[in-house]
Amino acid sequence: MSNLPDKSVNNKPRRQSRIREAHAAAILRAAEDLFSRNGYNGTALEAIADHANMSKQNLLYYFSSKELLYHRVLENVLDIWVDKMALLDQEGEDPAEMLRNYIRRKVELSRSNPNASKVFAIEIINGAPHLKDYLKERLLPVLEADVQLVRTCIEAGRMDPIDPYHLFFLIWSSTQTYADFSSQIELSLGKDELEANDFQTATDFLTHVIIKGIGLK
Amino acid sequence: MSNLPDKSVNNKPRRQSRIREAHAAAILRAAEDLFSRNGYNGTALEAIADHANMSKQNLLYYFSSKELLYHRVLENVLDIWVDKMALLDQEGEDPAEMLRNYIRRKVELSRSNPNASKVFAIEIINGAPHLKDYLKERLLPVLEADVQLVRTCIEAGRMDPIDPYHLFFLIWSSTQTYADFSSQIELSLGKDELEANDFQTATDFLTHVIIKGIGLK
DNA sequence: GTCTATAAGGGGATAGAC
DNA sequence: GTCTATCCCCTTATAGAC
Repeated sequence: MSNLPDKSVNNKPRRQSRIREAHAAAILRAAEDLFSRNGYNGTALEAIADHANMSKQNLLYYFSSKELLYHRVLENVLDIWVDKMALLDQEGEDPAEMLRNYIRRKVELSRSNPNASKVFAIEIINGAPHLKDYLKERLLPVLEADVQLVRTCIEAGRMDPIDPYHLFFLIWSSTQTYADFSSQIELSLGKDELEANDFQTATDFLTHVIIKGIGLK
Repeated sequence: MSNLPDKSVNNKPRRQSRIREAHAAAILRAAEDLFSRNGYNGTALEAIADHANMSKQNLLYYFSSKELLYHRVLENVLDIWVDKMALLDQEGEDPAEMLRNYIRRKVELSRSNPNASKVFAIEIINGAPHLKDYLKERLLPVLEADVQLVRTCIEAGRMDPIDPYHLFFLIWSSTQTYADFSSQIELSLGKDELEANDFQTATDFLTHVIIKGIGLK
């Protein structure tokens, strides 16, 4: 195993796969960016290729079809998403602190990955045709666990007897809006672009209203 | 003026304009429906025409281009929207009651016009290229008035000193999610379709959390 | 891995008969 | 107002040379 690198003097296989990885990653980034701005049908492969500094034909060498490329983009997005969706990460911690962290992580995700959020949003709005099964497998288990945790808090009298599912719908929508609806928010605030400051205000506002609103003690 | 109807014995002009109105309305409904499911570029004129029971060529007789048709759909949507966005409708009323009504109206709109909400959402996510100017003219004045009203409440010590803009971002996103993200919500609740019951739960939950969360007295 | 060339189909829009 | 026919561009995808 240790002698394998020596076998190919010019390191061809390794260098090639490095090129492949780099180009594939560049294509995925470009695709996410353009799909988020113009949707699936509104984005031509040639535009993605241009954005990734290569020819359309070369792009098709890396991803054999547009559908496949879109699938890969969606999977990337959802993987990032679900990882941040578990409340339970830190067992034994204060419920209020858990929710605060959850909200903070979600707003942070809207700031760092707005394009991913938008691709995801458009897919959901259109009825999640490519994503429904994957959502069932990946999202539902995490959601059920989180809902159960909230129920435990309610039964212990630590928060108001609200509907746990709707609590998560509220958190998802109110945090993701800073990515998905940024153009409307920018317009409303009279800014060309949202700044770190705005995301901090959003986080503070949402944690205040939600924690207080559900009567979390 | 009163003798004009008698001039045309067979009422041709009147009947023709009735057909025109009916067909135009059918096209607009079909277009809203299909744009909400597949976006602008994902929707073929032929599909809209089929949905409205006419040929593509005939559709183009009523709306001379796809762009124009899309504009009309967007205008319809926004007009419905902005009308419901004014908090101030009932001057002198209790602020808590005003906000409750506002939230109730917005959830009701998500229930009655989900397709309109989705068309609007996709347009905003894509940066509102067709809608920015119209939003500035129609939305901003209403928002500014609403924000001012909230500020007055805060200065009177009737609610917590929260950021008024973010309060509206919260209400917009959390109510519209029941239209825009309905596929995800249905999946989460294990239902094929949201029922009146679910919208009532949503309204009750949101009014509880938001009114309590901003410390409205 | 990257290029040129091209097949194959979809979709917006127009022309003109009825 | 509605129909048939047609134009033409755009886009996905493949074939094959280098």
